[in-house]
Amino acid sequence: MLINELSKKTGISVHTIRFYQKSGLIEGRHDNAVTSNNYYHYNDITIEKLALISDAKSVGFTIKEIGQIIDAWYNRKYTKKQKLGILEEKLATLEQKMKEIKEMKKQILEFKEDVMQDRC
Amino acid sequence: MLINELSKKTGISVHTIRFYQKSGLIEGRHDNAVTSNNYYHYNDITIEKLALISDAKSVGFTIKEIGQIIDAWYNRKYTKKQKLGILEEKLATLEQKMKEIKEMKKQILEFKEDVMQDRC
DNA sequence: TGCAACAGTAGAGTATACTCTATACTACAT
DNA sequence: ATGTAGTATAGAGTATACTCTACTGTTGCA
Repeated sequence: MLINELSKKTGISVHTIRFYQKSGLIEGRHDNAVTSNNYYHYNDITIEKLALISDAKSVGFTIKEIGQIIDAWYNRKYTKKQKLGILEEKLATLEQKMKEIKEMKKQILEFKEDVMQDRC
Repeated sequence: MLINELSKKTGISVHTIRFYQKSGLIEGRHDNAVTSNNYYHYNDITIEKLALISDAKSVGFTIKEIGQIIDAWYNRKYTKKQKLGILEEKLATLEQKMKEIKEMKKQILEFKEDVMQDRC
């Protein structure tokens, strides 16, 4: 599929998809059979990757970190051990984030209590 | 206390503290008894606020959102009902983030499983 | 064949959150 | 008195992650 279809299927703008491609998160392929244009073609893996990017972004991972996650799964540039290391590291980050969110929640609940009791 | 002491007590740079002040998150007070300078003085509440800012930042709240949280607790510019509304909204955001992190965790665990089983 | 819709690249612009520089004044120990 | 360290303000610079503009070329349908 071409970029417009990919955009429609993922809900991510053409501009942003091109930005992700330039950032190395996804890649398109030129069809060797076609010489009249240099259009990129994308497959379903790209859709999966874009979904992952959206999710990872919303939990606070940067483009760089998301690139690592993608490479640890879809790519051959790491050894098995390295891949597991990267994924473990990301899991630890998530655990940390989870802890922080729980603490923040507690804090806001306290604020709420204070407001309800007219203590501020 | 002056800004340098505040910086040392919170671990936040003088520059960043000034940036937060300019952004309306914290405020210092000029000592009316002193006319020879225009140094700002800070109290322990400011330390509390800076700790809150650090925590809120790390869970992904923006400066604007943090400003709302601080105003909903320390300020008089909202009614009780408005304050509770803001805090409820932030709690909902946190719940959402929590859910997303759990999903991301699940996803990465699956990736890990794939790597371990040599499925990629 | 004409033309609207789509594709590509390069590079400028925007928003957020700092971070640093320049400049000038103040405080305090020696 | 003087030098070093601290303080204030204004504004420039940086990094991240888009977002948009300009321009050029391609496709496909009437």
